[in-house]
Amino acid sequence: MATTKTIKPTESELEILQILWKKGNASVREVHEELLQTKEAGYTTTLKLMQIMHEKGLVKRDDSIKTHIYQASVSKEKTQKHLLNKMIDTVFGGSPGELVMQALGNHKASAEELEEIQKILDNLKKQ
Amino acid sequence: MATTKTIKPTESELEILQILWKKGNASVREVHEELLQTKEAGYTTTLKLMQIMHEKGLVKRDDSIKTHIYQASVSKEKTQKHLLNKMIDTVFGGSPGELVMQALGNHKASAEELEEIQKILDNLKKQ
DNA sequence: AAAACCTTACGAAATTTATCGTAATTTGTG
DNA sequence: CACAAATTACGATAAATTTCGTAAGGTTTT
Repeated sequence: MATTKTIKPTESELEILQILWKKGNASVREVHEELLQTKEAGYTTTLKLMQIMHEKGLVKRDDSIKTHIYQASVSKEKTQKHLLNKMIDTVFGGSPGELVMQALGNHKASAEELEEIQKILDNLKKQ
Repeated sequence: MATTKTIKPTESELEILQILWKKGNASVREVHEELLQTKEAGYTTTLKLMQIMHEKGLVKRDDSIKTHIYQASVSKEKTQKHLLNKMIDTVFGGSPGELVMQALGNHKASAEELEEIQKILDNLKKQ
């Protein structure tokens, strides 16, 4: 396979990515405000993190204007998939089923989600 | 709530925990041998890690004998649950259903596991 | 235009995690 | 008993992550 970059955002980077995934694009200020809802942080800390993420290629930015506008450059789905794989490996001994069972057992999913899951399950069973 | 200890093993610690969960109890040497199957590591590195895990309370040990025998002191289920919660939070924007769907969609589960999951699903739907 | 404000860049410190070398101690063998 | 082998303890280093202060420059307000 070609130069497959390893996507491995850190904890803090993931928090920022989630905000960008939700907002589409945002300034450092906007991301920072959002972060404050959840945690303590100084503005320059958020700024620095986003600059580093830019160096790493995790985000793109438009710096043609004074207030740079950022945007995630890794897809939500790919990142989720990648981290899920890792977790199945390091926490669930390689068994995806075990993970699903734990997740279903310990959390409430909405009725819609349950239906969604049922569909996927039906499909898998057919094969 | 009372002094709730935060279970947050690092990557390396998880590798060791998995081995201990499987073996029940083991010496540093045994854990190390097992680790070598997967990765490079010096013996003292493994030792040090396990000592730190002991300080943190992640493992118990019998050091009444020369070769100390270690044992996980955090349960597999609780740890999995805890890390799953964290992941749902930081990667799946709080939606367990999204996680389950990703997991089912991207991995093969055995027929038995699928049945297991179906049962859980049926139960959830009833409520 | 001066003052207040906002934003970026940059460097440095603090923390956490991982790695390993060395010394001391114990156990087992010849 | 003396030597070799195995094991623990401990400290030091390295690398990655997180945090923030300060400087520099642009923008807005008065």
